Order: sequence, then structure tokens, then C-alpha cells
Amino acid sequence: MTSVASASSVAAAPAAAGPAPASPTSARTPARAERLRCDAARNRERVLAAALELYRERGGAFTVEEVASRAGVGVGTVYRRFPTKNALLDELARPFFEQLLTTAQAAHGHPEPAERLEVFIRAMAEQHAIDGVRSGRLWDAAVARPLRDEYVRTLGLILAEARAAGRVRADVEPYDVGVVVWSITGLIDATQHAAPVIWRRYLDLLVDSLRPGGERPLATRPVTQGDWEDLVAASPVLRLG
Amino acid sequence: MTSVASASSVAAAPAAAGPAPASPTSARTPARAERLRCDAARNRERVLAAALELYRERGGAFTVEEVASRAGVGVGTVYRRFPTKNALLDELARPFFEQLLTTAQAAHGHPEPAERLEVFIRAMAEQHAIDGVRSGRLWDAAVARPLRDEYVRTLGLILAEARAAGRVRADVEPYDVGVVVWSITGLIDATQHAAPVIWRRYLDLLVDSLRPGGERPLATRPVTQGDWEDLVAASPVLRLG
DNA sequence: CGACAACCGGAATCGTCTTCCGCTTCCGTC
DNA sequence: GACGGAAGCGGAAGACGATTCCGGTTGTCG
Repeated sequence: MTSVASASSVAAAPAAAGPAPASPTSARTPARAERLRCDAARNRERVLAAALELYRERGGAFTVEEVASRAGVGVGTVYRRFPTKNALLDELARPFFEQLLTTAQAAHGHPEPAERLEVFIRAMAEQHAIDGVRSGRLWDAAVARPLRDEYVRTLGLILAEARAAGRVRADVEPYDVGVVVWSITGLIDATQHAAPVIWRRYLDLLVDSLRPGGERPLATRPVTQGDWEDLVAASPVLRLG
Repeated sequence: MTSVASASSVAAAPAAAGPAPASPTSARTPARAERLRCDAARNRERVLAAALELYRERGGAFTVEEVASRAGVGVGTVYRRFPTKNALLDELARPFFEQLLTTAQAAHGHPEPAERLEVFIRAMAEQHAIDGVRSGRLWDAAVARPLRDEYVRTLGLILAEARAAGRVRADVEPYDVGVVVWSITGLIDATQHAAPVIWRRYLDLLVDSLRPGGERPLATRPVTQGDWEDLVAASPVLRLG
């Protein structure tokens, strides 16, 4: 697993509908260099759309050639825009990941602070189940580190509130919740096909496990940010099932 | 994922050291047809040994040709004995699985019946962590259904005892424990490389989650045997990491 | 309108798994 | 102890899929 470094393709966003770039300091803006020729941009979108379609149909079990032909381009064109097939799949994960963050923030907006942690965990699981992502974890470092950081930050706030309200065992740390969510998503991926909603049972169990009262102390230290980085980096993203 | 049906290669055991097959009813015994020629049997062992060696070194990231050359045979010979590379890897998992069953039975032999469930779960996790199996679940149907059935049976006994002793929430069923163990093994696989013992923390959490008291009822039905079959059949075994 | 960098398609390359086939070796018999 | 043939053997060839390359094409900008 060589980690997919790469910066690249930051722009490519649909761009604001507004006409004016406004800032007259155009001299320095690097955005210039990243603008794609319009046919290229169109093809990029087509490739992405074709890949998403195929991913929803067959969960990663498709060839690059299929993506290309469904997008009406040659494989070379796919590779000009995405260095590897996995990079293409990573890109598919991005909007999904963004949706997760939105969901997390929505949970943080829940009226009752004490409830937010549970709402958060359940919403994450629900979102994961809905999005039809099979057999993948989607936290890979390459996709969107800033989003991930924001996610963890939100989680920290929520956990602090739950703790203040005495709704969670005192020895639970933010990354613990991350691990719990991560592990439920693994279960969702694994069971969704065989038994569509069964994961809810184990989610209930996990949620219960975080409640305070009668527990024995945890002997092992929690996951740190560094561990977390390693952990997600080692997980397949939307890779083949 | 076409499930790897296949019966095959039941014999191949090192065979009892004793000299006499004893049973004179040799007429019907099918064992006859399954005996390998002695050079073939030797090669089979060599291939298996080479594959295990490579697996421990590189975790599945090796080619069939490497296995063959390390075993001192041609690839054709590997394929004569194992229909696919995955079948070969499955075979590697078998002794590991057998060890798990032994561990399970040992837990059932624990002097204090009320403790057995926890001992069982912890022992399973420990065993999984020790065996150096990375990024794989090993419950695939193809490997050893009878072993699996025995495992589940043992688990059922242990759970009944724990329940009788009031050491476990009343709504937990045997396959629930299976799912819990399965999910901790996933966590072990995922974290072992980055943070060797961190999984113990989450194991503690999971073990705690099964204790009785104050819990809310579980709204979703538990996993059934059929679900379990599907679930394990869909999991990668020792597949590439 | 012309120059040219960015693009394009798709054939060729490469790494792997899997199949095939002519030659070889054990096993049971005569 | 030699013989016949099934079971094995090695490794070349085939199949597949990702990735690379390159000659021809096409927006873009002056």
C-alpha cells in the first residue's frame, strides 16, 4: 500500500454561479494554472458520472475501459485526469464524505446537547448505510484531510457536551467515538447485503456500551490522532469488494 | 464473489502414526480415491509451506509463481492441487481456524461457568491477534463448515451459562456474540499494524456492552444462522491486503 | 487566422492469474 | 524386474485488466 500522495485537482469545483472572480489580485492566484480546457472539464465530469454509475451498479468490480466507454472517451483520457483507478474511486468518495460532515454538523445542531452524541453516531451510521457504499471505509487520507479534521473537531465538541451532561462514560475520548463509528460502518458494509437492517441491533449495543455506570476502567490508552491517521490510511476506500 | 464450492482434498492429513488402518471394510471406503501419489503429497506440503512462509512475510502480496519457485515446483503443480490462488490461501487459514476452535473449547473448560463468556471473547481476540493474520476475516464457508458449526455450538453453551449466571444482558443471542467477535477481529486487523495493542481498549468496551443492567431493549432482530452464512461467505478470508 | 499547448483515442506494454499440453514418474501387475 | 498407464510435472501460452505512450486533433489566445 503505497500511500497515494498527490495534491492536484483542487479546483474542478462546479464554481460559484456568479460571474465575477472579483478579486483583482489575479496576478498571484494559482487557480489560473488549474483551469481545464472546457472539453477536458466536460470529459472529466463524464468520466466521474460513468464511474459513479458503475460503482452503484457493481461496487467497484468494473474495468477502467468500461468507465471510459460509458463516458464516451478513451482510457487514455481517464488516465490523464486520474493517475490510477483508485484515485478515480477516491474522487467518487469525496462528495460522500462531504455529506458525512454535513450530517455531523447537523447532529451538533440538535436542540438537546445531551442527546447530540447519540444522534451523531446514529446519523453517521444511517448515512453510511444509505449511501450505498459497499465494503469500503472511506476515511482515506488522500481524499480530504481538511474535511476529516473538521469532522473530528465537531465530534470533540459533541463529546464534550455529552460528557458535561453525564451521558457518556468518563473515560471515552473523541477518537474512541471515531473508532466506534468506524467499526459500525465496517459492520454495515459487511451485513448490508445479507441482512439489510441488522446492523441497527449492533449499533444499539455499541451506543449502549458508551453509557456511564458500572463499567470497569479501560486498561488500554485510546487511539491518538497519529494512530487514527495510520488506521485510516491502511483502510481500503472504495476499493474493489 | 463466486463462492468457492468444492469438496475435495479431505484426506491429505498427516495420518495417524499407527501402522494399521484396522477397518477391513476397505471395500467401500472412498479414502482410496483421494490418496495422492507420494511425490504429489510431498509437493503439496511444500507448496503449502512456501505459501505460509510468504504469507507471513508479505501478507498475501506475492505471486503464484513465487510460491511455486520457493516450493521448487512449477506453477502448473500449484494449480493442479489448488484450483485458484484464493483456494490456496483458504487452505492456509484452516489450521488457524482449527486453533480457534480449540481456544473456544478451552474457554468452555474454564472453572468458573459465569466467567466463560468473557474468557471466550477475550481468548478469541487474543488468538486472532497472535496469529499474525492481517486484514482478513477467516470464516469463509469454503474453509471448514463443520468447524464453524462446532464453534457456534460451543458458543451457545457458553452463552447459556453466562445467561444463567446473570452475567450478560438477557436479549443477547449466540450469533450476537459471533458478530461481536467478528467485529473485534476486524478492528484488530485494521489497527494491529498502526497501534499493536490498542484493540484491547475497544474489546473492553465491547465486553462491557454485553453486561446486563440499565440497557434499553434492542429493537432489531439478531442475526440468524442464515444471515451468518451469508455474512461470512461475503467476507474476504486471507485475501490480499 | 495561426501557433501551440493541452487533449484525445486506443494500441502496445506489463504484471498476474489460469489453462494447456507434451513429457516424466510412480504404482500395481505380470 | 520390466511394463502400461494414470497421475504428475514444468513452464509456455492465453486471458485480463491496469497503466503508458504517442501520433494526430482541437480549444485558446494573441
